[in-house]
Amino acid sequence: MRRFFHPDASSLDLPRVLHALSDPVRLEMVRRIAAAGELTCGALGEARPKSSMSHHFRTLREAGVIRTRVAGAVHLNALRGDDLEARFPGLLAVVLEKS
Amino acid sequence: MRRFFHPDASSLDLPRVLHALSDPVRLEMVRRIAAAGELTCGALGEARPKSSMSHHFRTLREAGVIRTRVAGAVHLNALRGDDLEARFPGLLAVVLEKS
DNA sequence: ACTGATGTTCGAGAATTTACGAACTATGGA
DNA sequence: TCCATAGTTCGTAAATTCTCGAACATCAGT
Repeated sequence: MRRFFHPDASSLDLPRVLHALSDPVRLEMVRRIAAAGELTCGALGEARPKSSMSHHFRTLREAGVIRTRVAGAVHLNALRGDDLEARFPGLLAVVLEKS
Repeated sequence: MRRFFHPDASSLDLPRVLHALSDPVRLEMVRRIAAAGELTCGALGEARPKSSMSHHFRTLREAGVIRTRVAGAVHLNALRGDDLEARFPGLLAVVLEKS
């Protein structure tokens, strides 16, 4: 069973989180994950190669923006909404705002 | 008289703004500008070469985070608080929060 | 006009990030 | 066990970004 690194809530770093969110592809991923609650990698990777998507998932995961859990053969990704809200109140609302 | 490019409020781009804020040096610059209201470039550039600071000022300026006005021999930098708040409500509060 | 102070621009090198194919791992089902 | 599916990791090439020195421009004061 594969294991991923997830920073714990208290060590979330603002520049790192902002950088993770500053890529248009990742921003869109985050919005769709937020809207769906939980999404497999495949559900987001229609347009790009899997290895590219995997890179973006990793960036989001290691910044603490999403949490990835293994469910059988698929990986389910969810926003770390509570952790983000606790550490950077209001950030998620800004990012999820459809402008 | 030198003229700078400042994007107008309506064309502020979230990924671009987030990227501008995702650098620790620039994040600190923004916080100090916000605290002071308006600051010269020199007031922020004690530690790094002027050309490096100028690059960061430009990045912030062209993302629409700060506005630079020329006042005699110095450049005064201020946060574009109203524009940012209008376009991305709550973002500034998150960024200026001293965690 | 000369000088000092303030910043920008230019150019180049180093570091980081992005993108993507290929090989690999793990899981569930036939 | 064999096979297809899901996704990661590796290696590499291209694009961005960061950093900084050097040269340049502008302004204030003398």
